[in-house]
Amino acid sequence: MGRAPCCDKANVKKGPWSPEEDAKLKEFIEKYGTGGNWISLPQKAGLKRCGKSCRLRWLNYLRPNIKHGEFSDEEDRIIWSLYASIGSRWSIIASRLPGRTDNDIKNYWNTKLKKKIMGMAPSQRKAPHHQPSLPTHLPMAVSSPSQSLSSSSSSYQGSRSYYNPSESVVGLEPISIPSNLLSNCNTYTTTSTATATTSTLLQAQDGFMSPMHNYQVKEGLLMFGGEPSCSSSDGSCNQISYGKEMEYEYGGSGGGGGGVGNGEQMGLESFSYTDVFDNQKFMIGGNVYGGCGLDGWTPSQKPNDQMLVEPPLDYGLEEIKQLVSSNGCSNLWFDENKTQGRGMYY
DNA sequence: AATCCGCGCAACCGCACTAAC
DNA sequence: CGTTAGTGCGGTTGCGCGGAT
Repeated sequence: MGRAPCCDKANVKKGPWSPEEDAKLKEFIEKYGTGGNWISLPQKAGLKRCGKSCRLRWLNYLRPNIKHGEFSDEEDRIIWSLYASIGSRWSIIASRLPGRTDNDIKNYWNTKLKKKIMGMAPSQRKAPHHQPSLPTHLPMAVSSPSQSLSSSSSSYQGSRSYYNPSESVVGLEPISIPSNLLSNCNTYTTTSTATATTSTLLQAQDGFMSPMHNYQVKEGLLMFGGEPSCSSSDGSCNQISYGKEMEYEYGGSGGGGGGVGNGEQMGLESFSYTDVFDNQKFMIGGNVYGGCGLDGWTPSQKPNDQMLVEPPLDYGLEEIKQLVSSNGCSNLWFDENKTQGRGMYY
């Protein structure tokens, strides 16, 4: 059974928005808000538009603090590094770029940045100065609380992607993300084996802070820094407007606890973290030390809901070019066929 | 000056997900 | 617990504009 249309297609206007429509929508929302119901909003606002269209227009164009125009080099780096890390999860990428929408980033990537990267000659690269930084014994699981992996475990296994340092490209310029864009602090110390592991990981970065590892180990506590931002083509404002949350979980139990606030601290034994991503749950380690990854999950951990990946912390241009030029492979570290749907990447 | 062509961007489409009933 | 309406997201489309011919 197909889904019912969200609106009466015959009676709604399509195409570019007029200044009058923009003004109407803006005025209405500023006055009354969305009321949590986009479907009925156009009628209330006196617009002959689909609610979806209104939402899109508002979130991508009319809402305050939208940044348009040229992307900076720093933004470029963030985009391509995140793309290599998580693929075309534009909303997640956008969440790291304040004022940018995922539609903007998607367009920018497709029309400019991709070509820019592909056009970069290897000679432009700097000398290597890093080693693969994610320890082999620290698998990272990325899971979705709601992903529906209908496929069998073998399919799931097939989707696993382990980061193999021996195969990583050494000699390519790492893509550094300015930590001030990604994190609120950059200090850490270690007090435990677990933290030492993470710390090693971080120290190996030599100043690099992965977008996917936007946290610090501080006084035995793992800290995450997140930068509030809004995003999404349909414009989900990841943490501000919609209160969507992300959980990071640590430890094999997979349980975690309730989320904590952005930038708060938590013990390493078991924690979860609430951050800026939409319902993103990142789990560090099914078996942190054993490195057995998936095999470390117990049935209660919903293995079908877990996907183990080992996102690299930085990427060379060649890696990204490879990524860009390969067909159907959205990134280096995830299910190349996206067979599991979006949830696979969450 | 007219036409063609490529590019950039806004908007749409359809599917997945979620919460409410 | 199943159904359904609403929302979120990523991929795709198509229009407008500017440069080339």
